[in-house]
Amino acid sequence: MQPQGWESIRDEVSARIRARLWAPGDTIPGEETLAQEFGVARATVNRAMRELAATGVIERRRKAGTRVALLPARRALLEIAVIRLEVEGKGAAYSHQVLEDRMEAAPPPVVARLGLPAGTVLRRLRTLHLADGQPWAYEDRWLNPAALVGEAPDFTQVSANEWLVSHVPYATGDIAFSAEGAEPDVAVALGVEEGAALFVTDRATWTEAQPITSVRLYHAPGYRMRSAL
Amino acid sequence: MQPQGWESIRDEVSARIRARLWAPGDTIPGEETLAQEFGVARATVNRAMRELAATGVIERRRKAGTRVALLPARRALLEIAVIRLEVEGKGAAYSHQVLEDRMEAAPPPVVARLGLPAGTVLRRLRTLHLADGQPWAYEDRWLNPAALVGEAPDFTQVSANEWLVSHVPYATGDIAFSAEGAEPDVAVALGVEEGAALFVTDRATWTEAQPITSVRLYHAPGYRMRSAL
DNA sequence: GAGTGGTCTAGACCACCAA
DNA sequence: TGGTGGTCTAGACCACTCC
Repeated sequence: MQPQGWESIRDEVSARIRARLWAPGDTIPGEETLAQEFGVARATVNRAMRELAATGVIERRRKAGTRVALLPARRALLEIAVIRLEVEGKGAAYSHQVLEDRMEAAPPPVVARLGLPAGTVLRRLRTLHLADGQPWAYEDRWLNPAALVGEAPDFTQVSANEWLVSHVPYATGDIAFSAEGAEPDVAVALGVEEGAALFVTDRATWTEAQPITSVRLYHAPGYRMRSAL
Repeated sequence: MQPQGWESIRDEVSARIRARLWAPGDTIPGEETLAQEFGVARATVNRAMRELAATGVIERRRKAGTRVALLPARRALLEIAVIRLEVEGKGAAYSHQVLEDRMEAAPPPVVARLGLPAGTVLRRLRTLHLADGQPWAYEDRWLNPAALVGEAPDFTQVSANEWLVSHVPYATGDIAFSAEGAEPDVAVALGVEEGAALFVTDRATWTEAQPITSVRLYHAPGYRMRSAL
């Protein structure tokens, strides 16, 4: 079954590019021209081309027109789900243990990342996430108590991860991925050898007004993050 | 400066959700209603809502209407650039060395991933990518010669990575990220200790007709992949 | 069955920017 | 400064899916 409407135009343009009918660097016909060729309104062509531009296949500029990208920087969409759903999606039973929950002066990297004054005291939560009772990820979180607007949730019931997502909507954030050797405390918590290669996720989030949290997740060995390309 | 047009509507709806005027799980007003409230055409509201749905903030279904997502699975857009541009973007000079280039029977994991018969002979390329002369990434690539349509490029001049991107447009692919301890040959090439934690990228790409390549990239220690959230 | 979002149209105005 | 994409409108029909 062929797609219809704007998707068929997106696919046709994409096919012509793959077939090198329109080669990298070429300027391709304008929206008005394509609209006539395909017998649709210009808005329909625009919708299709906007999709292709979003995936990096073409580059568009007013007046200059639309060009086939020379070195298309492919864009992949990552789904960052709540850990419980991620585990349950694997068909495993989720549970978690709070290893530590206390106020503590945040170290320089954390306050720097969140844009807080040095020595700020934050709530530190260390949590172990489990899948079918096996360690899945070790979480080291610094939480700005001022962002919790008077609520004092019990994170032994609902993980901080999940509680924040559904109770403290945020405006902006950034995320970074890296590989690190397991430090002693992480190794103990995850039950791996010291120095074992772990996939690490670093995330920081803010509302308009203030920082919310900075969290580092050490995933158990074997963890893979996948995406379509 | 406030955004105008559909972006202002996207931001206003987003703000109402963050302010919990519309709480997670709530059904929010329909497009027609919002169009009247904001004094715009329904298509403009639709554009704004489509954007919010794409980032996972809201969920939309015909007839059921639009709801604020309960556990928003945040979506992050990853830019997968050609390695040369990634290195040059850091302000470093890029170079690469081809360590190996020969025909070889692909091992089971590779043929399985590409969907080829066991024992298929592919072109194997091992390449070291350098930034300012320092190892940046070690690449282990299996290339389907049938996908090269009679061309026999010299990968000592242009890296296989870059040549493929600009000469063999592909239709689909997938990508996965993980952390692995450096195996002996990788450790030697990158100049790190055996077992050092490395960030690994696995990618496989296909045209409609056939598989193109399967490639594994071992990034030098300290590599971070970042994205806005 | 009926209400909602998904899409298309024909036309228009505008912002941007290469020439 | 003119051509191109970016956006908006008012209206319409349709597809999906909850009731």
